Amino acid sequence: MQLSSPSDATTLQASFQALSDPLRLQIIDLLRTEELCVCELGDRLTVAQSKLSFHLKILKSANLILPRQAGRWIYYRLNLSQFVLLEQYFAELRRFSPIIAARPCEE
Amino acid sequence: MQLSSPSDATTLQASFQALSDPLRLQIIDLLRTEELCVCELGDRLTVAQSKLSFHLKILKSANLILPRQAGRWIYYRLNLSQFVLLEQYFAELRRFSPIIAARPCEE
DNA sequence: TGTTTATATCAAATATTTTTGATATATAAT
DNA sequence: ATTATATATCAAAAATATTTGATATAAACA
Repeated sequence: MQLSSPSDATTLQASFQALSDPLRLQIIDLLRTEELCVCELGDRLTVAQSKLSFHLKILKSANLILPRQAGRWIYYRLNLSQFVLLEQYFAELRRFSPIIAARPCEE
Repeated sequence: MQLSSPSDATTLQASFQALSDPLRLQIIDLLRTEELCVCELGDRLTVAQSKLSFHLKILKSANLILPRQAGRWIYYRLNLSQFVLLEQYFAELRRFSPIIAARPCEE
């Protein structure tokens, strides 16, 4: 794929890693249709506060969610542009897909 | 997203986890256009044999690659249908995206 | 049959990630 | 100013994942 910026291998890896945890996938799911504050996420997921904070940080570092502060609350929402990049990665993968038949390994 | 089979949360998580490693992303990249045997992958990636085997197993368990045995060689290729599922996950995510504005948390 | 070759598996060592509980920070309310 | 609340950070413990080297398996060949 000639991986190159901005969806270079490192960025992809970080995104996939961020998505590789059940709690984080749940968070993504909750943010699918609406922006939510940490407290609301905490209520819905019934998970320790520091734990939630840890996972939000990973999603944020991977550019998958964006914070917005309002008073003491911090609201998170999906960062759609990053999801578009990921979708494109798969679209590209398929574009180049197995057209060429396997060559036998030479003995 | 009402995650449900076959791209349920567990399946997604396993796929993303499989994609969350640099070597495994390299393997996917090499298999993008052609089926390759393990020995060829080993040559191109210059990585210990048992290590490669370990990573192939993870990709295989996640349904991202498919093996084909031919004599003593085992050829791997991408499992496009799984990549289609992943692409659809992102497509779906975007379909439902942030339409609804944040409600302030009640104090 | 015995040997070589391709790949997989296993167990131990190492590295990374996640969880937990405690503490810090910062905003807002009294 | 003091207190309460929302969230983040930190360090230690626990859990998982990865690497490494040795060994196993199974196909092909001599």
